[in-house]
Amino acid sequence: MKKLPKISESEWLIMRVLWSKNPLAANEVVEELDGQTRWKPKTVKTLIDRLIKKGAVKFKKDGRRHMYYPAINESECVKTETHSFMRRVYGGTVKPMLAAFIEDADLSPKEISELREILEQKAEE
Amino acid sequence: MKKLPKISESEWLIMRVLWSKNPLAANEVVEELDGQTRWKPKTVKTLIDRLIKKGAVKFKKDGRRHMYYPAINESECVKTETHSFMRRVYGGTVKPMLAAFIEDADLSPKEISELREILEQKAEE
DNA sequence: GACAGTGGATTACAGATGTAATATTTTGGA
DNA sequence: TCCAAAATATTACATCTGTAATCCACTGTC
Repeated sequence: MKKLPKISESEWLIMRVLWSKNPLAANEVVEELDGQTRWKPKTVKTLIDRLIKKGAVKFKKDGRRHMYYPAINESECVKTETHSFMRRVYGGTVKPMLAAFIEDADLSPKEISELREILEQKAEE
Repeated sequence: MKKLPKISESEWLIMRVLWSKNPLAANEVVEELDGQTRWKPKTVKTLIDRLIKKGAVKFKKDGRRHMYYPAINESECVKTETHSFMRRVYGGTVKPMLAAFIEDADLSPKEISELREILEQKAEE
C-alpha cells in the first residue's frame, strides 16, 4: 500500500472536486469550485501544482491543456484522515466521537432511521 | 460566543492534557505526555506559549512556577473541529460517512445501545 | 557570597500553507 | 505573420508549524 501524502485543508477541496469528476482542466476545476470559495484562478492553479508535487494528482496533456486527475484513492485518504482526526481530537475513543458527529450532523428523519437500522444490525451480530 | 482560536495538531495534545487535568506546571504537562510523544521539554514549553498567545491557555503564578489551565471550552472546540473536519473531508455529506464509520468502528454492545439512544432522541426532536 | 540547577523568555530555522502576482510560452485568429 | 488570449511556469511573501536551543533570572546549597 503506497504512502499517502498529507493533504492540507485547502487542497482537500481540490481533491474532492477531482474525485467527483475527472479529468479536468485547471479552469474547469475553478468552475467546479464556484460558490464554494473565493479563490482566484491562480490560487487554484497553485494548489493543483502542489498536489502534483505531492503525488496526489497527475495530468495528461490534451493539446495545450493539462487534464488533471487524482492519483490517490479517495476512500483511503478519507479513512486515513478520519483516523488521524479521531486520534487528535478524541484521542481514539470512538463512541464520544460518533455521538458528537450525530449531534452535529443535520440529519433528516429518514437518515436517522437508516442509521438506526444500521445500529440494529450491528447489535445483532 | 467567543471565537475559538485554531489549534494545531501538536497543540491538540497539550490541550487534551490540560482539559483532563489542570492547572499544571510545564514540567507536569511534560510528564503527562510521557509515552505519547518524544518531545523535548522545551518543545512542550513552546507549544504552551503559543497556546497562551492564541488565548487557548492561561496561567496563574504559584511562586516562581506558572500553573497552566485551559481558557477555552473542550466540547466547543471538539464540536468546531468536528464540524470543520466533516466539511473538509466529507463535504458535509454526513450520513454516508456515519454509516461507513459505524460499520467500521469496533463498537461494544454497550456503545451501540448508547448510540441508538442518541439517535432515538434525535428522532423525537 | 558564588554557583549549579530549574523555570521562564527569547531566538532559531526550515518546511508547509494560504493566497496570489508576474513571466513566459503557445496558438488560433486578424 | 504578429498579437491578444489562454495556459502553464516561476516567484512572492507573510504566517503557521514542528522542533528545539540559548539566554537570563531566581533560589537553595556549600
